[in-house]
Amino acid sequence: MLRTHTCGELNSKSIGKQVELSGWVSTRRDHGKLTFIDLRDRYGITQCVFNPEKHNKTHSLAKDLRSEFVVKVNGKVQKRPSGTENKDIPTGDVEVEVEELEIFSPAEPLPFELDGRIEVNEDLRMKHRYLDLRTERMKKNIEARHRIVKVFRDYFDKLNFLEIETPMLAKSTPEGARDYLVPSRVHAGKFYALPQSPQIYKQLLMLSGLDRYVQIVKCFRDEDLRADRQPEFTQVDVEMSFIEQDDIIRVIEGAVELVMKEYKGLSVKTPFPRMTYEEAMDRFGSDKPDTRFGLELIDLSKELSDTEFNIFNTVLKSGGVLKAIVAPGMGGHSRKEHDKLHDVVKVYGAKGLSTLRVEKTGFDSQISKFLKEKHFKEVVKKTNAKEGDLILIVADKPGIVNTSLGELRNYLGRKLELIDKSKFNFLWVVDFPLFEWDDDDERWKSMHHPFTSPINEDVKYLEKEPGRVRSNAYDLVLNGSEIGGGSIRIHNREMQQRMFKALGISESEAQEKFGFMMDSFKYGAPPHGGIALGLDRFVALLAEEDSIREVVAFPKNKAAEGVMEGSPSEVDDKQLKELSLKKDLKKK
RNA sequence: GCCCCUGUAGUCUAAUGGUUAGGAUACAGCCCUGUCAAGGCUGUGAUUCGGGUUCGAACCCCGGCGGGGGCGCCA
Repeated sequence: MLRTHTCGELNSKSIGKQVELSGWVSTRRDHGKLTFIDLRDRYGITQCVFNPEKHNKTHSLAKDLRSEFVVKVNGKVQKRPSGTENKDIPTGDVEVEVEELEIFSPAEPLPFELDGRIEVNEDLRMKHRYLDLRTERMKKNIEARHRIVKVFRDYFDKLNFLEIETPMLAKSTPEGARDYLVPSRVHAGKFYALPQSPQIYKQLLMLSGLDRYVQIVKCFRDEDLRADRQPEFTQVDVEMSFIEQDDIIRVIEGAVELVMKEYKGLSVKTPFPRMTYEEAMDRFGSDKPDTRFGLELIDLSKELSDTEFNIFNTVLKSGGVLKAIVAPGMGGHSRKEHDKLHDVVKVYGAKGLSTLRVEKTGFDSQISKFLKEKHFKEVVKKTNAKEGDLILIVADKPGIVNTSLGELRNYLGRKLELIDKSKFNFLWVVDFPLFEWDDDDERWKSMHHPFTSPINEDVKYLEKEPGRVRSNAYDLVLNGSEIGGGSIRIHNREMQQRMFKALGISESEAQEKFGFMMDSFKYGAPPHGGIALGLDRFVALLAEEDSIREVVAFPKNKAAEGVMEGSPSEVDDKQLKELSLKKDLKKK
């Protein structure tokens, strides 16, 4: 061993010991005679002192030390002179008086500083991620991730779950996200797909009777990135047999409760509140509402059904709705700030935003000339708005109204500082619709995935009114972020066939793509269901980071590049030839 | 595919049409025996690229390149 102790473990009990420490030179304080270095490793920092009167040769060697040199020191642990202790670090009562110094590796000046005092450009951090990971912030995040994963693993192990690996080289599926493809060398012209999730495999494990499955697993989706979306990400993937929705929910609540306790030291109340999808959309305009603050959406379709404002009337006639949120005290804000609110809703497809300042006897608004006194009274009554508030109305198709106002609500929650950042509000959103209409393809698509079971009492609408069918699907939401989603699956061949039919997947295509799964149902299929938690998002939220890149050791940038190693990269023609591939870089 | 923000020494940041482009930190040199973001003194070092407007551009406009946030997309 090149050390007897780590840099985090010496304390007053170690005084007098001869020790050897290895690590990075975090800082150097040269007083001309006495020289101090803070030696750092994963475990902490220990002050080492070089005294020229006792060890002159070693002291002059220490003159050459610079930040981030990797060294080994050998010396005696001594008590620091009284009054010079450092209470900020656990090793602060002692120091090592260095007798021998070995430099393993010098270091050039770093491209950026590691002390965390200033926020460094992310691109530069990514180019030198190995340096970035030396910072306290990243070390904490990486450790957080490990600890959280370990809590999950231990928890599921105790409950008899088996962790089972499923293939990374899988089969491309037609529905859902774009697949990352891997060309087959042996089968020219054929491709594996990296799994978007182990969905089918874990269901087949249930068919096999393995009963309780968990896997901490990488998944891949070739779609554009966001602060909370990486092309490869990690799921805590769970599947269980002979269970109902409540059972999955209870198991996951237990796991989450434990993570919160072990990692954050917080007791969260279980069971978590539940809300139907319909209620969430209605009240919050979102299927992942942030319940840490109010500002709920209020339907004014009735109250404003007889104004002289043509836009409202046209919208209402064509099946649209009028909804509002009340921004407390924002009536007094500037025109510029009101314009900003327009910009927020525009992004989500709303054509306009009506802003009504509430005054004593009426509205001050660009549309007040279309409103009568009774409108003022009824709107104020319904919304509970006070003088000085700002009522914000979007009139449009229900989907656009909900999304744009829902996002405006989130914007205002932040802007008006209505969010208690110390809160961790978990919420189950249940009874998701089974399908959603796809305007481009002009057909119904699975909201969750095509193996999700419909709620029994809605099965009768499956063929005639697919939009009305609710499903046994549920999402776990934390502070307005979706951190998991799951469902009770179909375990019956006939129902699965009806589902594919409703999705417009032909029998032959279903057979070609999912035949092995359909066949499996012939041989005894248990009722089963599961869930997948987005580990990266969950860890990021708990670590209080805005981007999941901060909790991934080597993430991709916005353009899906690994900027450090330079991926993706060209490959040579020989590799392509072996794979029977040919480049065609013509843009369509 | 689209929208928005952004680019000043190694790093972070100031300068809103006229500055010797300022500061912090890092780096280099000198001084210093109790510091711990050590301190003091001195020094090196910058406007992403191309074009335009202007007497004059870091600053305004157009385009390229780089980075970020978002819409679409993400069952």
